[in-house]
Amino acid sequence: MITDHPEAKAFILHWGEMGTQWGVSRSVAQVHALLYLSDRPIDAEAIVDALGLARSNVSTALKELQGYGIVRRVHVEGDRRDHFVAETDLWEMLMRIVQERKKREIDPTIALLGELAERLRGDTTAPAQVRERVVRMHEFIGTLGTWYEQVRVLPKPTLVTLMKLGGKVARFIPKGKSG
Amino acid sequence: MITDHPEAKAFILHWGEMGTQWGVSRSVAQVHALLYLSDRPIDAEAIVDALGLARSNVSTALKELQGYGIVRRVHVEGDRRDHFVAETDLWEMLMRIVQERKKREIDPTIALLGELAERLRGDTTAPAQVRERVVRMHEFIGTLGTWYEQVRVLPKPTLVTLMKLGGKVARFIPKGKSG
DNA sequence: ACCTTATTTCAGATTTTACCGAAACACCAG
DNA sequence: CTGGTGTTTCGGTAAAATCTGAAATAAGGT
Repeated sequence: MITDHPEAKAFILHWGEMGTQWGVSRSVAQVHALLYLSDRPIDAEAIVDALGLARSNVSTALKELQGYGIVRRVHVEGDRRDHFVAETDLWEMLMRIVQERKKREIDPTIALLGELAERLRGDTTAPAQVRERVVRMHEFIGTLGTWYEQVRVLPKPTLVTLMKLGGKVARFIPKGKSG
Repeated sequence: MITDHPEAKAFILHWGEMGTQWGVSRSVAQVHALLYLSDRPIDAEAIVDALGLARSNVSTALKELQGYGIVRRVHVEGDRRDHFVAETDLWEMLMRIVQERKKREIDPTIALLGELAERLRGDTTAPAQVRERVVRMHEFIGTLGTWYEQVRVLPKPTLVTLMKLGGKVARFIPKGKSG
């Protein structure tokens, strides 16, 4: 069992703590870490044994991870039980997590800000800077969202190149261009 | 008072909820939202009145926000009380938040992964894929961190241009270049 | 159809976290 | 020293998130 190895165990525990700091429950993050470290599909019962969680909790965690699209169910020959594997391509994993969080939290926020900005246009009693700053926040988050939508569809090699370029990308931008 | 305006109030409440989903307490996020919407420095007592929070809670929230570097204390003429203002440049704000979270959570994670990877090099009993995946995760997060450190020091106009370019940046990257 | 095994659901228990309010302490200016 | 202001600490409490265990449901095999 993977959790017999102290390093693997440490990884899983740390990953769990990370999760709590980023809005994912400890269990979910731990299950993900375990699957990430495994080279073969694992069934729910084995996850229970490895992590010491309740069966129902594992079920919920798996559902959540599948919702993020970073874990999927696979069939294993000669076994009736469902087995699960994690996405091992870390770019893919990151993109999917960001994608889902954008959908769940950012998009509704943009919608709300848009609505507030609209209402403020007709509200003469509201302080000018309130209107202005709500609008600015709306535009800012919108820009980030649009940027992400464009970047995420780039071919992975391009993405890797861009990342490795780091700040040097700036060199290749023609001066004066902005759209 | 800013919170008299329904749109401002809605903004503050939503911002508070957003906070809870991203690992910041509701109070901290609300105080930040209030300061962001204000065009003048606000003292702690006024924040208490506006948001209905305990004085001690506001004090803690302000400290936290100053820790992120997105709120600072200012002196107001003829008033002995401390007043506070929020960063209104959203780029600056985002960069500082990311910077701080990197420092608090990512950097320690990289350190731990590095340590685990090192230990795994000498552990012949550990499954090969465990070693490999811990190493890959270490490298991946390290790459992201390095990328961020480089991007954050770019001049703001450059940053804005890059953002607006979106996926089009890819066009300007010479083929075959990678470092 | 029936028995077996797998999975999900959900009410309640547990744990964690956030928050309040009061008290203690620190600071400064008059 | 005194009064105003600010921070910190901390016990108590409330709220929220998390997890459990049992019961319900679904699926599989014979």
